[in-house]
Amino acid sequence: MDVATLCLSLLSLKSASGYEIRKQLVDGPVSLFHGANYGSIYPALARLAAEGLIAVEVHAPDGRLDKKVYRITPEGRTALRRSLLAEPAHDRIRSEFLFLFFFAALIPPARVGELLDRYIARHREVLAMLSAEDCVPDNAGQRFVHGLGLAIFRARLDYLEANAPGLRASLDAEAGGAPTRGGAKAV
Amino acid sequence: MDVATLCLSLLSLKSASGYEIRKQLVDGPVSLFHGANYGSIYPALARLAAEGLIAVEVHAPDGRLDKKVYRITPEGRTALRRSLLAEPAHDRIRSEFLFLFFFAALIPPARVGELLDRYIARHREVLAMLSAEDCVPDNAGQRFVHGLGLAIFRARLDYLEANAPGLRASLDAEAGGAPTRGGAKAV
DNA sequence: CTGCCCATGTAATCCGTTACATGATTAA
DNA sequence: TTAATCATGTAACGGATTACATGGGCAG
Repeated sequence: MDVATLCLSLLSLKSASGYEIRKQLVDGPVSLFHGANYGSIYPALARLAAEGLIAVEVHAPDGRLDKKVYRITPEGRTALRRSLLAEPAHDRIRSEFLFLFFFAALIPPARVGELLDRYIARHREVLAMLSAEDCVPDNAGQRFVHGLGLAIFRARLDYLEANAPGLRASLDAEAGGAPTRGGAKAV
Repeated sequence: MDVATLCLSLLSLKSASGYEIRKQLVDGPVSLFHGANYGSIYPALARLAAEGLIAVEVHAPDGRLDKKVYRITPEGRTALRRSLLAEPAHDRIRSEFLFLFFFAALIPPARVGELLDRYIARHREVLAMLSAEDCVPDNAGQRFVHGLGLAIFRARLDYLEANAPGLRASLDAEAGGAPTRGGAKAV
């Protein structure tokens, strides 16, 4: 899914500036399954505008800095529908945290404990973001994805809270000299 | 997490060839949270060997083709431990499926139905892979991550099975002319 | 005898992140 | 007056995917 399609999709919901699109992609619910930075967004918007798929309107209301608000055009909407027919790739997850936990035996137990704390805190943050008022979906598709996001992070957090103590104990025991056969239980 | 560290980590568990490392990164449990292709693996292995972090042994047993089996060296193990102390980045999920479901209103309902079927089937596949015998973890860290993977995919599949019919119904109803306010319920 | 799996590598290309460059407004 | 937020863009660098090139063994 290229950044241009991503921008077009977001603009199909609501007109916005490059800055606002980027914010949605970092803080908003869409950030759960996609992301992009200025470096890709601005060129993508420029290209879309050149192709006539979006229209620009420059706002500079109260002496404020220039603000280019982009709006999707009918042609843009058509192009978007066509883009969304492409075959989706498999989900791709990159988790350096899980990677480190997988190789926890090679890391000082105290450090693993710190990572666990941060990972759990992060999950709580995402859950809070997803529960915020400005995040309520307004159609069936959005509701479906929002609910799935909530379910996933809830399940992850539950597992982490239930099993982190066991992992800590195993690691400490091994470091202490007495290797144990316990720790995190699968499911 | 660069590919070199990834290879080094895998080799710390078991000696392997580039081909086998790639297979683990595509089919194995590690594929859940990281991946890499030949184009990055072979150069990474060459670099690691040049630095003395891994050693090569060429096997050509029964007239078979050359097979370079890499083994981690003590220096490699030291370097690995140091690498694993780096600050992990946040998890990154790229899901074109969720993206499409989010914008399901712009896609023909029959197509969305097809995507839902494929997405659910994919989740069953991953769950089967994770439950396979050759996937049993052998220490606390691996057990922890394996259990988490299982829990996550279980939760996702449960949600999908519970809410996909609702999404289909909403989409069909809207296409049929009578817009509804129901569909997938958040959690 | 066809197609698939094993097996290693290189090269081109694309894409995205990161850092840089600039600057106004507002709240502490 | 300092930091944060709003705001737009460019350039360089790195990394990853993809395709290409090659070739033997094995099963159907």
